[in-house]
Amino acid sequence: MASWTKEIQGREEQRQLKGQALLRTAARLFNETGFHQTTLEMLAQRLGVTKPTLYYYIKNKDDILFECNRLALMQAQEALEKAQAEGTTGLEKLRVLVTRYVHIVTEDFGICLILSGDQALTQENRQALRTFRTTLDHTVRVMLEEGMRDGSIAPCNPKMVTFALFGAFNWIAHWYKDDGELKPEEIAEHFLSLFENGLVPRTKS
Amino acid sequence: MASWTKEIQGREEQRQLKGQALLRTAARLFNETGFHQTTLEMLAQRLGVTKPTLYYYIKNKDDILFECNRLALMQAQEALEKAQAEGTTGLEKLRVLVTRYVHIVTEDFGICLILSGDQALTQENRQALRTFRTTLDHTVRVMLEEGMRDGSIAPCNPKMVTFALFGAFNWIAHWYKDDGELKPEEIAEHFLSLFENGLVPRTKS
DNA sequence: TATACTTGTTACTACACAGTAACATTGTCT
DNA sequence: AGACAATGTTACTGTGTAGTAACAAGTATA
Repeated sequence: MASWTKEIQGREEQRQLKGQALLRTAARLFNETGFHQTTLEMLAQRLGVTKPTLYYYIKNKDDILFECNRLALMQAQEALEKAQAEGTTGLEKLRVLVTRYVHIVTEDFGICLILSGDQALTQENRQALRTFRTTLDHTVRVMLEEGMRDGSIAPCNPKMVTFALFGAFNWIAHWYKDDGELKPEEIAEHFLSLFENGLVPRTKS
Repeated sequence: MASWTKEIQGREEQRQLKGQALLRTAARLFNETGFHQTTLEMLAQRLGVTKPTLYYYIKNKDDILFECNRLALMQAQEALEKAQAEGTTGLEKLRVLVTRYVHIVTEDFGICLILSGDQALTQENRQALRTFRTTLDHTVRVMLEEGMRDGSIAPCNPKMVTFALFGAFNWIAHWYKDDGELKPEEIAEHFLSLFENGLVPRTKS
């Protein structure tokens, strides 16, 4: 047995670790090469195994992409809950959410979620993930509305602003480089500053 | 000869019209179904022709995607030049650019450009389009810098803001529906208002 | 140490689909 | 009319790759 993962451990544990390694590697590969360009042979090779072995851990190729997307959306879900819990005003909640969200979209699964797009998913899988996406979207809108009520956010069209926010933040997955100068925290700060203050100079208050 | 396109005309003209119809239809199909999921058979069927006929107008499948992308980038190029010519301050140039850009990313080729991503393009084709993309990016940065100098734009990190802007605007391609309530002009206005003023309420000047 | 389960391999099948060859029809120009 | 080019069709080839069958070896447990 080639040792995919580092040390000796219980069987069930070993299996789980291998499953995770498979998904991580797959996500990386998808992000480098694209889902359709990535063959299971490539994935197997990078894991140091042969193709049929993969099927011991996964149902099929589509399932890999599905799992990667699901994992990313779970992380987003968590970020959402944390934001709801920690923030007081609408704007503060948004700040918390956004700061964590940047970490998600600069990480393997998050990048995969965004770059692959849902075109690649099967009908059922797409449907299965739809709930996550819509609640994510909906919650941000609610945060904005809350902010408008509590005065932390200026009057705006929440639907529109949500689109703009997700656009800007999701797009990070397209240009972010792990070895680049920009760290996720800095990106979050710059983006927040822009969205909070706007481009037009503010008169001293 | 099945009449792809409406009326009787000169041969060369007819040929060009068919070429355009092919690309348009292809772009629509790619946007609905995804590049890899779209077969040439599907494209041929929608055009009311058989598959081999397509090869009379195009080199291969990759070439179709390349042309769609190229056309969209050409439009962006034009928008850029118009903005440079019409705007006076940095902010005004940005306004002009952005307003036109929304039209591009809500139209078949523009949507195709963004949804397909460059993963699907061949190495050479991707390289061939890189110039367009980089000048687009670069020009926006220059506009921002100009705006900072002329005072129309508050101090900011141009690189970062460019990313945020392209993110928000490119993302429109993901959610825009031609038959929806929102018209491109309204989207442009809302987005501009957000990016200019920011989310935090401004004190009356 | 025998037995059964887990994990992996080699060798293969199935199939979708891009691209081509050879043939048919229509239109244009002298 | 006759010739030649443009446009299209039917029938086929080739290839890449997802997924499977059958077999092998390692590992835990009685």
